Amino acid sequence: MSVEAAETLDAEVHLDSESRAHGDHADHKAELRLWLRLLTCTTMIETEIRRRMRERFDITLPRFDLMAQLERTPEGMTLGELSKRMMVSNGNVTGLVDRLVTEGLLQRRQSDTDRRAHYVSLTAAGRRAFAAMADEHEDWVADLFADLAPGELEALMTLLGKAKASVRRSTQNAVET
Amino acid sequence: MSVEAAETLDAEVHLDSESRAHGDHADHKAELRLWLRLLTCTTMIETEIRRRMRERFDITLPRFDLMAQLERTPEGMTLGELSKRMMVSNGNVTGLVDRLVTEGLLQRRQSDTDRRAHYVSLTAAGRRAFAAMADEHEDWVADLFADLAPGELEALMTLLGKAKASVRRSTQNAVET
DNA sequence: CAAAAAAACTTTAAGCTTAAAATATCACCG
DNA sequence: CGGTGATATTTTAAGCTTAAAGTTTTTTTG
Repeated sequence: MSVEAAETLDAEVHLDSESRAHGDHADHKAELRLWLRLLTCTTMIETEIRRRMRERFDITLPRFDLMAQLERTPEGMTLGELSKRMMVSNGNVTGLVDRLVTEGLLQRRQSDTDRRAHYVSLTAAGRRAFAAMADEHEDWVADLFADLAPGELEALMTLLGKAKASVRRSTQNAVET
Repeated sequence: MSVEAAETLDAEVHLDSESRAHGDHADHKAELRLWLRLLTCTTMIETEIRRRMRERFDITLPRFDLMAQLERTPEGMTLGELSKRMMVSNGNVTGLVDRLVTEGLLQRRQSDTDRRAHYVSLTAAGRRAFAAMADEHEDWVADLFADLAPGELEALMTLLGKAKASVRRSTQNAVET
C-alpha cells in the first residue's frame, strides 16, 4: 500500500513543468504518473484480495502466496528457492513456513544430501485447502478485470512485459551511480 | 512483495485449461497472469526505489510517501485525509506521523474548530529534505521506464486507467456474493 | 436539551517484512 | 587434511501494517 501520491497525483496532473528552470535534469512527470497509477492499481487489487482471503478463508495473502508456489511441486522446494520465487527475504520465508507448519498445511524435512537445506511441501490438508482457495481466487481476479476486453488484457500483458524488461535492465546496470 | 507465483506463473504459462472438466466456472488464466505480471512489475519497482531511498537518504518509503502527500499543502492536512489518500489505515498514519515528528520533519497541531482533528504539515526542514529526495526519485522512476517509447507510456497509462475503473466497479458492486 | 450515532484519532495485538549478524554446513584448493 | 570462502538458513531488531477495540468530541435526532 501507499507510495507517494497514489490517488492524488494519479488523478490530478499538475504539470507545472514550466516552473522548472533548473539546469540539466529533464521533466519526467509522465513516468512518475505512470508509476503512481501502476501502484494504485496494484494496491487496490491487493487490498481487495487480501480482504476476501481473510473474510472467506481466514488466511493471509503471504500464506496463500507461499502455498501457491508449492502447489505444482509435490516433491517440495527449499526455503531459498521459495525466497527467490516470492521475491522476499529469507527470514520472511522462515517465519511464514513456521506458521504454516504449525497450522498443518506444510511439512518440512531436511535434505538428505545437504544438511543445511530444508525441503518444504504441502501436506494433504494443505493441498486440499489450497485447491479450494485457488478456484475462488481465480474468479475474484477475473471479476476485477471483467471490464477489459480480451484485446485490452493482451495489450496490457505486452506492455507490462516491456515495462518489466525495462525495469530489469535499469536495476541490473547501474548498480551504482 | 509477493502474492502468489509472481515470477513463476508470470514467466511460464501452463494453460492446462482443458484438464478442467468442472462445471460452471470458466477459465480465467489470462486475467490471473495479468494480475501476476502487474504485481511483479510493481514489486520490482517498489523494491528498487525502497533500496535507493534507504541507501541514498536513509529514509523509508512510507515516510517519503507521507511527506509527498503534504508537499503541496502548506496549510497541512488531517490524519484522516492522509489515511484516505495514502490508502492505509488510520493507525498506520498515526505511527508514521509520530516518527516523522520525532525526526523534526513534520509538525502537528490540533484543529481550532474540531478538537478531535489534528493537522499535520511539513516543517521547513521537512520541505527541504523532501525537495532533494523528490528530484532524485523522479529521475530513478524515469530511468526504470526508460526503455518504453512515449507512445507506450501513454498506452500503458490508458489501459491502467481502464483497469483501475474496472477494479473500482468490481469492488463497489457486489459487496457480498 | 439529552441520548444516540457518527467521526477523528489512538491503542493494542498480531502478523508481515527487511537488513544485518550469526550458525551451520558444504565445496574447493593447496 | 585444513583452511577459506560460499551457501542455506535462522535470529534479531526495527519498522510497517492491519483489524478491532477504545477514547474523545461532534453531530444528529427525537
